[in-house]
Amino acid sequence: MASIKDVARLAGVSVATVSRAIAIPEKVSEKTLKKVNDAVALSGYRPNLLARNFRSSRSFCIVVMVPDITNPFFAQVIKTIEDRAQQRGYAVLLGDTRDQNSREQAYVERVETRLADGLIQLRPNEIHVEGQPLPIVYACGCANVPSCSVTIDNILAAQKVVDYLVSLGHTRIGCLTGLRENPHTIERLVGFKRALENAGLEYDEQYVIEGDFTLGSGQDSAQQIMRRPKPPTAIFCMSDQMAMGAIQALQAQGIKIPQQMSIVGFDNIPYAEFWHPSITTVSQPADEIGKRAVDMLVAMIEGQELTLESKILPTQLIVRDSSGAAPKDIT
Amino acid sequence: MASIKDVARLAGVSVATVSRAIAIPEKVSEKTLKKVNDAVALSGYRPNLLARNFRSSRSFCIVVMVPDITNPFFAQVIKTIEDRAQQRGYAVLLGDTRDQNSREQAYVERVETRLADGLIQLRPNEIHVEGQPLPIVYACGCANVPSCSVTIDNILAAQKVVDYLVSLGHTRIGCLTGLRENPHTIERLVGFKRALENAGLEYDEQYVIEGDFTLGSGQDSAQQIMRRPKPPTAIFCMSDQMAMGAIQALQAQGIKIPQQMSIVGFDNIPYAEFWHPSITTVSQPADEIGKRAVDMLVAMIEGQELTLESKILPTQLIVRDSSGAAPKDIT
DNA sequence: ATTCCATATGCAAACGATTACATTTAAGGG
DNA sequence: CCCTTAAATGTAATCGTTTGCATATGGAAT
Repeated sequence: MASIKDVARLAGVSVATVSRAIAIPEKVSEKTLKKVNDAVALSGYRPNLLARNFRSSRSFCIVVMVPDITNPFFAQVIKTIEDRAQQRGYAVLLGDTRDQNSREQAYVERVETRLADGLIQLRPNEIHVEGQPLPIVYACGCANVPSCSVTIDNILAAQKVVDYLVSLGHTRIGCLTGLRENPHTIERLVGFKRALENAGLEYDEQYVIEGDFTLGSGQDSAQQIMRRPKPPTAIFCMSDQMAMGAIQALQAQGIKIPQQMSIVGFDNIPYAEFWHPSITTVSQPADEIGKRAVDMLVAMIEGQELTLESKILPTQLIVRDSSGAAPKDIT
Repeated sequence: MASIKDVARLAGVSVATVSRAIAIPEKVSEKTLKKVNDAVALSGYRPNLLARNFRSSRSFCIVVMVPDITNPFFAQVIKTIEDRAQQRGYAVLLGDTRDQNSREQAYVERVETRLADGLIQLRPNEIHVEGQPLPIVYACGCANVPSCSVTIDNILAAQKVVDYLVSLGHTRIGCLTGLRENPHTIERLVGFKRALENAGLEYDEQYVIEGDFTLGSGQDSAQQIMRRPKPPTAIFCMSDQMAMGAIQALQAQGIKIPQQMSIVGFDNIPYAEFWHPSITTVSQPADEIGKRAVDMLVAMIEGQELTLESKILPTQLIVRDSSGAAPKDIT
């Protein structure tokens, strides 16, 4: 492996000159530049960026922690993050933490030990760091994190979509949630309750089923909710994947959607539009979230000071074919 | 930022002792160990792994290049890779290259410049490296790459699924491909042709439409193929996403699937099972591919020699509801 | 030809860890 | 209590860059 020393020897100049010839060629005479370039070509020299990063104490690498990369919503956010980070000169270290704190810890340590310059947390949970505070941006998180964040108003978004169900005449509305302690679950449940309250409807725990945002849990929970003495006429699913699962499971039981049951999702993943029927949902601005998260993080890393900027982006209700008026024959 | 020197000073020992107290505590007296541990705790010392990696010339980082992380198949492979790499002590740098050589180049350079120890290529294309050969494993690629690889037999897999369509009585079979020059497209097209040949059917270019593996291109291509004077009665789609798009577009035109048209996909992504109708497809062993790719790469990195092992994993035809007997009323 | 200044180059320290080798300390046996 | 030996610790080199400072070079002005 040729190092800068080899190039220097080959070119008959000092290592400092080689370093400059590469970094600031205009500061080096034409003659030397040529000698150096020839030596580089001859030796197949590639700078050891491990050494450069070590010297500059910067890794030009950011960690992105995500609970599940196979969730299309997160995949989209990460795609945007990768693109933006690349533009800004950073590489992306992928941390699929599977909602496990121990896995998160390992990635946080990469920042503490300088292997990464900062971190974007896509999981809504707060990160516990002892010692020096780190450059962290919470994206797709919740409203009250004590750090830089870019997110949506989960309460409002949930309320909006449930308001919509109410406006269609539904009075028994079910809810498929994520894990009970998940901040998204908690906030969206607040919005759910608020919408019911505004409509003068009673909140009934039997219509709230805990899932984990996956398609499979949507199927299970939908089946479970149908076993209630008086099943709901509409279901608010806290992710599109759960909505997809719910639709699939209910259709398998011969239930017509939206005639007998309205289903709404959350996220607006690409498949929601093409599912059968297409899924009414709340759209999250994945690209905008990703882009802003990177910009915020880079600003913190390069500005040397941790800011507390917190940006809340708008969501949009997208009405499609999985929701409709409440059936008349049921009280 | 406390360094090992600060700890040494605080503990009243040399830096070497601190280093040893941390790396090989049993080689250090109990008394010193305590002093060092106290000093570490007091100073909030975290080792600078940039320095360690620099010294050892290892980054414990591997690059994974993928054409599109939002493709559920690739997302699954990457999830497995991340998990396995983590177990083996490596972090994963995500390179979403969007099928662009220039983006790939940037990631290959990270390996050349020691910022990563090796690379897993998920895009089927070959990587051009000048100079020193690098530790590279081709996964999800094609049969004839000149390096370590773990893949499936695309020709055989395509042939198998088209054989199956033939066995259902279909005689006019369409094909939605990826980009024409994509190696997957090329190999699967060979399998497609071979199946037709075996069945004594003629290969007709008008039934082969170029797409790009995405859902959207599946919609477009399906509509296009229906404008042919004599549309096919079955379509082989080279990805499940295209199959999903094709099904959606054809249903929108009122075409019944599988009664009037059989659709088969490729990959067996999670959604294929729950689409409406569920999609007949060829399953690729995503987890096995990911795991083996990491193991091969780590073996190369740590074994210091580039091997040429090439593993071909079996695929499986999965028959679901999107395919059926050829309609009788059409010749 | 001499002086002056800008430009180009070289020297050597620094970054923070690891580790071969040298040295000190402690323990055990006579 | 001394000698031997093993264990513990310290010293200093090393990894490949970058960069402040010193020095050398060359061209223009006098």
